[in-house]
Amino acid sequence: MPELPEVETVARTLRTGTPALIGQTIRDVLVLWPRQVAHPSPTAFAQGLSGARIQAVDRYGKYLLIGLRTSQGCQEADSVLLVHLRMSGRLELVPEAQAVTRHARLVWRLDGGLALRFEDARKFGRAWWVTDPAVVLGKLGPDALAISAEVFVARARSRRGALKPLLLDQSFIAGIGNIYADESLYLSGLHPKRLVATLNEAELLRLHTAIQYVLRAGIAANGASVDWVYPGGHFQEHFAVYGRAGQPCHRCGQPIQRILVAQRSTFFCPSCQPS
DNA sequence: GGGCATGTTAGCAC
DNA sequence: TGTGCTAACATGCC
Repeated sequence: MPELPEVETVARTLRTGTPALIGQTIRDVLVLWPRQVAHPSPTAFAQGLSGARIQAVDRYGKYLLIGLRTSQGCQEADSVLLVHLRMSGRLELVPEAQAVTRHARLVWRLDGGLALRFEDARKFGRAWWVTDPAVVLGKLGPDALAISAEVFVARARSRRGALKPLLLDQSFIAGIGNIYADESLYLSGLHPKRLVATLNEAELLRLHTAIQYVLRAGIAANGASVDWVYPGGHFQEHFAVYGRAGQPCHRCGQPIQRILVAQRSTFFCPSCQPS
């Protein structure tokens, strides 16, 4: 579930929550699901991160970036821990004694009694330890919350196909998933199957504005909790279309429809979002 | 027990 | 080359 607003909420909690993650030093790393989760390899991951000091917590698209500094003698080196939560990942700072749970996949034990835990029931989540984040983030488009209207319009102009798959394409813009794509399209009055090439500049600008609005509203609500996976947010109380098939549109009263677009559940109002 | 799920990617067809 | 379809990843929930 985690899309940009949920990941931003996690980043914000880790960055400014109590107790603080920034300033902590990683003592060692437990890789509890060695098969796929830790890159470049479980061994390199655990060795490279041990002894590192946490300097910063950031987000790009749906990725969390934890900035690190490693000291070896008088030499200092910067590196980055990247985490993608995929479908069911959770990243939390917990007391070390409670760190290893049934679905814990990675545990960074910190000096001073705390641990950073990556839990992931579905095992789709991934983490990377890299010197250059571009190794992982290189194919992504601009962050959906940072992209300007001008750049958004220019990038859309060079693309074909339907609107919704474009919004979900992380190489076009990074951070939007199924929920915020549907909410953005509703707010801009655009049909999810509308061909990008048929949009005029005013429509593209409206879509850009809607994306910014919906993502910021999601962040203000601490994200959306649509099932057991991501707790704490309440943006689901403000959904206009997502998950509301058969219920009346708040604007016109017509029932919200569910269709498949690019094999994904897609909710829209046939009256407010005409094809 | 079958069908569904929020994300990403490889492989393949057009 | 770009677009999009399918399957795969692995599990839990209803």
